[in-house]
Amino acid sequence: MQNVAGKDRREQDGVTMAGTPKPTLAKVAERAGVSVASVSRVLNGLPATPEMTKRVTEAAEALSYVPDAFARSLRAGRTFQVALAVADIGNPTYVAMMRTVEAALRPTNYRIVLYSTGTDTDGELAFVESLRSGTVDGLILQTVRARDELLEALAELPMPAVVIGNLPDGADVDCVRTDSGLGIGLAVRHLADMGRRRIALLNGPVETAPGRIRLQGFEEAMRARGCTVEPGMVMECADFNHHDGYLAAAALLEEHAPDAIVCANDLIAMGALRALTERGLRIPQDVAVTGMDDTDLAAMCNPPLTTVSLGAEERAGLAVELLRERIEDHERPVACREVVPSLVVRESSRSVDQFMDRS
Amino acid sequence: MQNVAGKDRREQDGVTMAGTPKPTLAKVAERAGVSVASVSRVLNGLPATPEMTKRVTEAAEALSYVPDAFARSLRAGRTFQVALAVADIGNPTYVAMMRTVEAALRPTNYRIVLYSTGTDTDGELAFVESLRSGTVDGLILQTVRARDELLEALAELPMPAVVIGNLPDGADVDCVRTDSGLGIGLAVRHLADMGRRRIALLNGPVETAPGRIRLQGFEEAMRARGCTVEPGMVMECADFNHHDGYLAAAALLEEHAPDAIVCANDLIAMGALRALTERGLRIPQDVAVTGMDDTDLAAMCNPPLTTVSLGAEERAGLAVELLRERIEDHERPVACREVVPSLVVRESSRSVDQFMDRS
DNA sequence: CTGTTAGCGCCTTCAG
DNA sequence: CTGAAGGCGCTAACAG
Repeated sequence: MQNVAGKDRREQDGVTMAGTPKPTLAKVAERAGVSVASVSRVLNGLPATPEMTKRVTEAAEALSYVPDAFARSLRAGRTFQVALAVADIGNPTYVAMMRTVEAALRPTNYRIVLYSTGTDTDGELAFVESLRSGTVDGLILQTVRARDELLEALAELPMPAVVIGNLPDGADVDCVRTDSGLGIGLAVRHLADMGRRRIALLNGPVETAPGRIRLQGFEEAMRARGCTVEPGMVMECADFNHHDGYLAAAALLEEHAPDAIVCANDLIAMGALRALTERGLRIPQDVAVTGMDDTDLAAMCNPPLTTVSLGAEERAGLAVELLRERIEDHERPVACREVVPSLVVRESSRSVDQFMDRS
Repeated sequence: MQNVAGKDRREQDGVTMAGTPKPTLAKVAERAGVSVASVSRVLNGLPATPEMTKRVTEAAEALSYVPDAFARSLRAGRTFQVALAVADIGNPTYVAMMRTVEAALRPTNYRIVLYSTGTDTDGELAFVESLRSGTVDGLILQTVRARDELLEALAELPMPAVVIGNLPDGADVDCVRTDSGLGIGLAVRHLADMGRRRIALLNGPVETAPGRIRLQGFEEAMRARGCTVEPGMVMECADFNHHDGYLAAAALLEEHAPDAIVCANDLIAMGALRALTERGLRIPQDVAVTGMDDTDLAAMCNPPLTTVSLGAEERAGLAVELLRERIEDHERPVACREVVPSLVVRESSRSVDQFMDRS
């Protein structure tokens, strides 16, 4: 595990691909005929004679010197790197977060070290522990299931961390959360308002935290609206993706005739749209569909998908903010931010009346 | 630009968030009552007495010591980091590449430093130059337009680079390319084979390399099939995205009645699907549609989208391979790999006959 | 087999 | 205002 050392260090190290030797502070000093300390000072903008400044600048320019980031980090105790870890680097929701983090960090010249922890919880743990080697100044971790072990590992880290996800109460870690159960409720209420009664749920696996929370949110909202949750109208997809959503929708339609389908995320919803269309069912006239996450895809669907935004970008932005605050001040008390879900209505759930109005 | 030094280095540096001082080699040596060199050796698996091994291991364990990655890098001259730069971190094609690179690099315990260069070519250049500070051992750069300036900057780098994209002939850089013009030809031929004659093109901006190449490929393929390219049947979207694709398709359908639409990428195609459906046109019975890139989205479309795969994953995989080869051997001659486009047929372009067969 | 020592490249006290 | 020297944490020579 740690025998990764540079045993086979190559002779060519320290030369550009073109063969020029990589300039160092000492080289610049030699060329300028001054001490390394002076070069360092000039290059860092500390006071110096115009003459000195000139000579150093010219020498540095001539050698096209650039300070070595690693040496500087070793010395400064800061790496100017931030780790960003998501479960799945290909999931649109996490892509949106990555994008936001990247944009927020760009002007700060912090680099982003990217990790994909995978769906197994061991991946997360291994990743967090690997950070003990001190490659980053801070960490943003999107997690679907925060075990105690993970929280302990985070506490052991020498650098601050912010978790995007739901933590057990009293966890001693900065976090940004949202309540997707509430979000599902928004969708249910909207559909009920539109006159839909036979509302089905296409959920993800209930052994995941999001799956559990969304199911609960669905049942509560249905109860609150006086709708009954018929057995068989709640299907569990093998995973939160398009294909499994398609399969679950197909199975659902085999046995039942819902007039609305609430999906646990946009990918599942896209599968549902497809399954419905294949059966000649019109959306939303025959069946309304809602997704969740408000990914880019939702607006691109055919028809465009009503969905519940969980503020992925906003959460990512808040995470960056919390992290920066804490990097500045390690002593700041633990903070948690919550983003409230909101409904984004598009074609896939407009009422028939509204639909008529448009034509 | 370089006054990023650790002026405000904090006192808390070197302690975990829990307050424990961060263990160092010297600490372990002290606790074990041996020299730092011995600790280093034991931890790196070099020969040692069982007794020595035991004492060191125990001490390291007790302090839960982890070597500092930066110090090790400084010493070894290797960073165990690879930079991955794409134009747009949110574009599904680049997401697929990122995912592949991540998967390929994970077992090597190389870390990925992620950059989004943006669409402006200056972003790319600035990014490449920033790497001169030596933060990575190698670089994979997806580029849409490789200027000479960029190639020069790459040549100046002290570490190897692999470009994903089309380079001018004779460029002295490893690269992985594909010919999207050929890919468009595949789509045109397929549609013509299906009996479509009035084939339109929804292109991206022609001032981009992909836009230019795809237009050219379209015209050539049409000519080869004896189809005429009617003026007005080639539309240029403002950008390679869904919304602009929708607008362009709408404009196209206002004036013309194509029986097939070739789109410059999957996002544009999704916009086209939507515009067609809104007008009550059936896909593929009335109008066939093809996309390009074979992104995840293509299979999730409604209906599923016929598209041309440019082997994004394969290209990314090859790029990793080339980079690793060159990190092993800086002297290896410049290599280029080419991935040939292939057609992926789905519902959006099946012939009416085929369609009948299914029902 | 183990300990001592000399740097990797940089910044920052301390004298001059 | 400038130069010399020490050390960040680690590894690879060299001695013992």
